[in-house]
Amino acid sequence: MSGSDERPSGGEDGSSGEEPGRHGLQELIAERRAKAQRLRSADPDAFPYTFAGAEPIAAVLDAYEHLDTGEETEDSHRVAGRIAARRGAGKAAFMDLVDRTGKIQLHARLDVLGKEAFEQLTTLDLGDLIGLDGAVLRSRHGELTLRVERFEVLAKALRPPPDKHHGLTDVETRYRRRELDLIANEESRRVFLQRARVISAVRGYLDGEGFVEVETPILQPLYGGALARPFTTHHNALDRDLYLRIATELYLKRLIVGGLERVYELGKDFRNEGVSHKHNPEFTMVEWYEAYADYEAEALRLEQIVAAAAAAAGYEGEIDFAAPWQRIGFVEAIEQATGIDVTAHGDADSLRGAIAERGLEMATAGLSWPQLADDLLSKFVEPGLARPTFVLDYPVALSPLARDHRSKPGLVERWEAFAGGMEIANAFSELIDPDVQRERFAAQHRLGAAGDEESHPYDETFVQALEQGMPPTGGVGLGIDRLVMVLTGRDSIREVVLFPAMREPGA
RNA sequence: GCCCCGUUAGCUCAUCUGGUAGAGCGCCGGACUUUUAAUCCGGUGGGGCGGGUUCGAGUCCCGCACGGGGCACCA
Repeated sequence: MSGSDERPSGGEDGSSGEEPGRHGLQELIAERRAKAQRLRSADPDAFPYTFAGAEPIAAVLDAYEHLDTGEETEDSHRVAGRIAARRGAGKAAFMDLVDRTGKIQLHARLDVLGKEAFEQLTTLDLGDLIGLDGAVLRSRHGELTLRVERFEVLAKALRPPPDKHHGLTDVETRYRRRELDLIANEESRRVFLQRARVISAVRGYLDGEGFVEVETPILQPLYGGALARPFTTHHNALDRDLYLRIATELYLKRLIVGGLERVYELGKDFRNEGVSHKHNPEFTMVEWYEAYADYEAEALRLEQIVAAAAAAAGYEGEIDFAAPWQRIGFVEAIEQATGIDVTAHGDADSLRGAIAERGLEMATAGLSWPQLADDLLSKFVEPGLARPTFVLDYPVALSPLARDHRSKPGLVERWEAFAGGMEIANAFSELIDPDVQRERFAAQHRLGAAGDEESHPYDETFVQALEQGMPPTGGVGLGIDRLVMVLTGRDSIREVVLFPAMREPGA
């Protein structure tokens, strides 16, 4: 990786004309660069390549929690991090040092360090990175502190950090320059640590249940597994268009046909659609498939996996994830929320009439019966589903990859899981009959020919795989970003994606 | 794509009806050997971009860019 000692890294701050020695920011940078040069002049070995043996600050804090106010030790500990604050000067100063685990106070004393080192340490800028050895004490004001015995400047911050007290609140800057957000806002650091723990917990659960983690193509000749518009790209040597996957479903099912029996893939999917507080064009999904299981078995798995993720994230919010979650039928959920029994209005015109009759705020023009029913669910049911809920048994027209319901004609064995007013997962008893699958694809193909850009393309390779014989299978797709949103209490996906998609910066 | 709101110093925020744009932090200089949003004195630095109205625009008008919220779209 790049050394952090030398140049400003050009960066993407929008400004191209960096006139040296001008005003404001440029002046600050020039001052800091001059300081870096002074450090280099004073010490040819300044800015070393390594700083070995540093302990996490949190470990030092924990180990000396018992120390009494005013008590001093001769125990030397080595830490490294970024200077976040400085108080006092004269012949002694205090500084705050931050690493990824926490913050510790440093005490710099002229009589300990000597004139040259003391001046060097106390004239460093906020944002500079240092490593040091220091003796542990608890100050008269009760704060655990390291009395600096020796230190090395590891890197110079040429640009000033955000406000030490108010942090960085401008959301645009927080998203575009996430490194500044992470430097300034501990809360933001915490969210991404929680995200990492959620992902570990999901993998841990599936690994523990005997699932095999696999990697299937991101560049796909034909996209499938969801109803969405893809990103298209082109491979030069093969001279063919390829699509970034919108889902992993079809490849994973081929692995079930291949006999792997329990597989999962956790990774990015890409959908070329609008961005919103719950949609980023690339997002993280885990899909798992399990032979000899149906959608009810997978509902139990989701309850367990989310419980594991919530525990790993240290979830302390108001949602109770304890099993069993609420379960309600698709038809019943709509009827409860709107008073409309969609099965009693079996065609689009009739359903449209019922919607108009109740004065529901919803666009209905040109929509088919299943589209109307789905819109009723997403507009009037989903926002109210704060507690974890399975909505079961969807119309077949919305679900070309799900198996017909064993007892409810016209419906398929499918559930969607909701929490915090948001869909987080989707599952089927998978359709395994190649002839039915072929018909479903043909129906989708007709929709596509009629102009529906999100219809499912016909995938003959997939159907032929089914013709080899696929066991009864349950499959689930769980949206990691949305799960993290729920577990961290964030209301925007941009708060849980490190570098969310944005427009080009303005002038 | 549509509607509403926002954009002032490196960061966080002020700025009555149009009349020379202020503060804190940071940074620079000075004082201070237990401070913690350290304190005290002095200094530094600014109206997103492009037009218009006006004697005069951060402020009023138009356009553009980016962001936020909502709608549309979207699992």
